[in-house]
Amino acid sequence: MPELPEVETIARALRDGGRGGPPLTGRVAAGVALAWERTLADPPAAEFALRLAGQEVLGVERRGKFLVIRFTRDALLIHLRMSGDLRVEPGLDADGQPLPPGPYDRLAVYFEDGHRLSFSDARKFGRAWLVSDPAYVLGGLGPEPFDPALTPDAFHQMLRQRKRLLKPLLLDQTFLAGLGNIYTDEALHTAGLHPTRLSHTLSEAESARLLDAIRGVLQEGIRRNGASFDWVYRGGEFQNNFRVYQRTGSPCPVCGHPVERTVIGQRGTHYCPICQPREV
DNA sequence: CCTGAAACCTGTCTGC
DNA sequence: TGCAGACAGGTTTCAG
Repeated sequence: MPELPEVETIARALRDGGRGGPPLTGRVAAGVALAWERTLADPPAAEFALRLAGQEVLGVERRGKFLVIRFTRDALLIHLRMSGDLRVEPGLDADGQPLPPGPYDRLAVYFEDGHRLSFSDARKFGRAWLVSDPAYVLGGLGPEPFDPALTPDAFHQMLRQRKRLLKPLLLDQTFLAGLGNIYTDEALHTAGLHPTRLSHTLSEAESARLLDAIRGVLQEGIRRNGASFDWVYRGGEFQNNFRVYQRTGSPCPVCGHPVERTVIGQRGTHYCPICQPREV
């Protein structure tokens, strides 16, 4: 489910309340339930529970596609990967016993006030870390797309320093943090660039157009609370805005030519052959 | 340094 | 109806 706009939507909901749940801020951790061992990347379960107990949630942020839940001493980092989602909900019944977990719940943090944070993840790809220094996990990430320091010129330099296909490069989180398959396809179409264009061949104007397109689609995604379809993520509206993603055979919104689908870097890729010519 | 394939997982949808 | 195969919003690891 989660690319930058979906993760941002979830981060805001955890911080301020929303998506059917109350805010997490101010709650004090009491216990942990782990239903799928590998969901916890670090530290081991026993240490995780021991360290977290007694710590208060100070705030929730997003970095790339990571959720950063800041506690008193440590940070709980969560990556939702393909099918992860988070809920804040009542965790105890009238007798103070834990309520049964949902069918795909892999990890839950119980709080002193009886609420719990449930991490559901059908495909079990999601991961959680408890670290004193978030840089331990986030250190390798590329810049945030909305970082003011990421000027058109800086972005052009970044592109020129690599010789890679645009599509896989934009998906590379060490290059730029936050884009996934949907927003990459949407941004490339908006910028009128073919997904197999080589990064170092972009002109200054094309680089600027691409950065602009990336920010535009992400901003619109956030405004619409992300994109939802399938059975995984709900609440978003951006799927009604897709220009090319999952619109194979449908007319391009710009020129009307049927949208095509191919595979690039093992990822389904949607584009308009007219608006996104292979040659410059 | 770059690309592609495989692996990690389960659920849904399509076509025979 | 059953079943095989394709496909899915992500990342890591390894071979060439």
